[in-house]
Amino acid sequence: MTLEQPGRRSAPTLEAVATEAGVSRSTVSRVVNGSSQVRPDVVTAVNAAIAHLNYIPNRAARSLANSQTMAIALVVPEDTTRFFGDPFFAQIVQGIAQGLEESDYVLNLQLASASSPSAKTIRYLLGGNVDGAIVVSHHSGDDFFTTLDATLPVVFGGRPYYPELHTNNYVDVDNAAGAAMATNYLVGLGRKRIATIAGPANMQAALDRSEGWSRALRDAGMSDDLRAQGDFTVASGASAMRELLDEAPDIDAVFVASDLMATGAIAVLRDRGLAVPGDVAIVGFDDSSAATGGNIGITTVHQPSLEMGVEMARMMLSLLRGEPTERECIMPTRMVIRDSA
Amino acid sequence: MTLEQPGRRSAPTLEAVATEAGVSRSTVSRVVNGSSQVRPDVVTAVNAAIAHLNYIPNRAARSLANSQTMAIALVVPEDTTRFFGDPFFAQIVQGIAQGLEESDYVLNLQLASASSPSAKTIRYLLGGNVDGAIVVSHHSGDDFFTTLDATLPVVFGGRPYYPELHTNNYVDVDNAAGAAMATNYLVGLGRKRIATIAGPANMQAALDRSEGWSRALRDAGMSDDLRAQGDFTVASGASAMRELLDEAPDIDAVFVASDLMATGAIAVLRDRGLAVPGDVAIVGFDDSSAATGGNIGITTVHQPSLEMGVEMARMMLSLLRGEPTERECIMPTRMVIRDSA
DNA sequence: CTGAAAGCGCTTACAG
DNA sequence: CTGAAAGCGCTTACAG
Repeated sequence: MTLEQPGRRSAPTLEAVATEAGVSRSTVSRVVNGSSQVRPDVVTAVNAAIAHLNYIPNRAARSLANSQTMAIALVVPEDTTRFFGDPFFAQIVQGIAQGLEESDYVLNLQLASASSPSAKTIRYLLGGNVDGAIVVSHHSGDDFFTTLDATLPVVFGGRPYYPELHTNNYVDVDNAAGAAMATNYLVGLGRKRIATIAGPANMQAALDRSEGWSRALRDAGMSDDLRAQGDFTVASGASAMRELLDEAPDIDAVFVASDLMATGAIAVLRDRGLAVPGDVAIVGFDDSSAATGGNIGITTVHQPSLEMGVEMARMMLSLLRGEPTERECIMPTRMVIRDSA
Repeated sequence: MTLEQPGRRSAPTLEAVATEAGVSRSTVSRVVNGSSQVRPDVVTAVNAAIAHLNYIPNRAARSLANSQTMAIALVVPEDTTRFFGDPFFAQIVQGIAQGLEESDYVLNLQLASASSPSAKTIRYLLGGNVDGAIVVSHHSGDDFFTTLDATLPVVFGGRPYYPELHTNNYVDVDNAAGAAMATNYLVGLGRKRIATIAGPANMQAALDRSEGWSRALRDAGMSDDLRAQGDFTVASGASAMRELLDEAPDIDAVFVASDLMATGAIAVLRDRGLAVPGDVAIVGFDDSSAATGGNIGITTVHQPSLEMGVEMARMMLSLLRGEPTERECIMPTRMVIRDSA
């Protein structure tokens, strides 16, 4: 039974462990950090003391001594509602957390109300408070990340917009190829008037998907004139669908750049009495839970979102270890055929 | 022009500021921490030096010296997909971030894959790595939070389940009253067979809403036998609606315990050719973006989710300052009438 | 393989 | 109102 101070008991320190194990603090430190230079029986003794005292290293002291924070920023330069509203991001974030689970790193959430990080976030990131930053959902028109990238290891979810980045670490899928695959599928179904509902023009993935759709159509000798734009929300998918229908009532297929927008589009179609896929076939993108949550399963382009998150974490971890890493990780997509096309 | 070391320039320290301002480190520290015990002209000089050198205090050193981490954990003991999928939580989190914006605290994200925190999270929280924890979406069946609550200031989003908590800080709405209000509204509309789609039985808010529905019905001399259960997801709302319809085809109204579930229920209704609100009136709960995203605006019980998040942050901040705070903050709900009832 | 000692960048009594 | 000095709990050359 150990004597305790009255009131708040203070956590055991390295010193306490050293005393208990009968070694120096240096040695305990080595054991804690997994050095191979310690005699096995000493390791055992130290570990026993650690377990006995329930010792947990003090992060602040550690950080101060070796100037590593063991924290990674999760930067979300995006309207929170949109970010949280999209199941695709849910998967990405879950993957990141999962990929970091085995490490000692923790995630610092840096939310923005708009598409640019707040002053507080900037100060925080540049102030040496994290060892790296993972940026999800970035947009053009914000050059802060070029600065950040010169200061810290940064990993982007999705190919970043900025050509002037020093490094350029990201994980993504081949969005253009995925979109082309979806469009070709529609062409193969015999559809003649294939529209697209694109994502916002300040996001690279949206641009690439639009480009893939367009290319596939031209390759098939078809016109790529039917294009409406959304912003990856359900509501924007709905209004884009309305636009499209008003403009060209003979539409018989739509490649929609995200499943979430596809659910909005499908609702409008049903509302107007058009059958899916009978009258209008729909192919989405993501294969998120939005594709299976509704009344009709959405045929879509699958991206391995959870794995992408895991990969982002892994990439960050190897940057942090100073290991040589390929900067770009392009993961595979595939068609998932359900009911909507 | 300052001389710089070759290679990575190291951040300026207190020492550097002190030298530049011609005072001691103690004085600079006092200025940085806003002490009123410093002569105004000295304050000015120090601030000038700080600005000039672009000094940012080192968090680790600060933490080590005063054993405050300036970090707050955001604990999400919930399946990530469900958490991220619900716009209600988006608002809560945004509110929390907003409430913390002006403070020096940062948010550490602690995600769980299940409804209990991971070993890493537990170790982290108990290891003195944060000054407090904000727990959103907690469930019964996990007694970790009773332990945590004895160690750290904890604020819950929603009244917690555990009677054995030492403190009991939370912000919530009166869920039972809100549900009763919704049900009464339906009664007032002349509806005769009013069902409910409840939330999961391990969440207090779900229980309270179910109770409110039940009470209102009994008060009106009506039967409260039509009850199906979901888990706050769209899909579960849909299948609960199907159950209800199969069980009692004469249903003419449903109080659904969340807007997200209501969208699922409405989709099923339309699918079966039933008009909303003509055949079946629907009232949801939350007034999240799910209530307005679909084809039909959902009549719902509004809870001030953003403000609730802000309030959670504020409560945490005053706990951290050691200020006397009321433990419970019950915010108002109100009916928002749209199209579905 | 191990320990003594310096140092990381702050804060905070304490003395003046 | 201000400064010298000790201390927060680690890590890491350095010497042995």
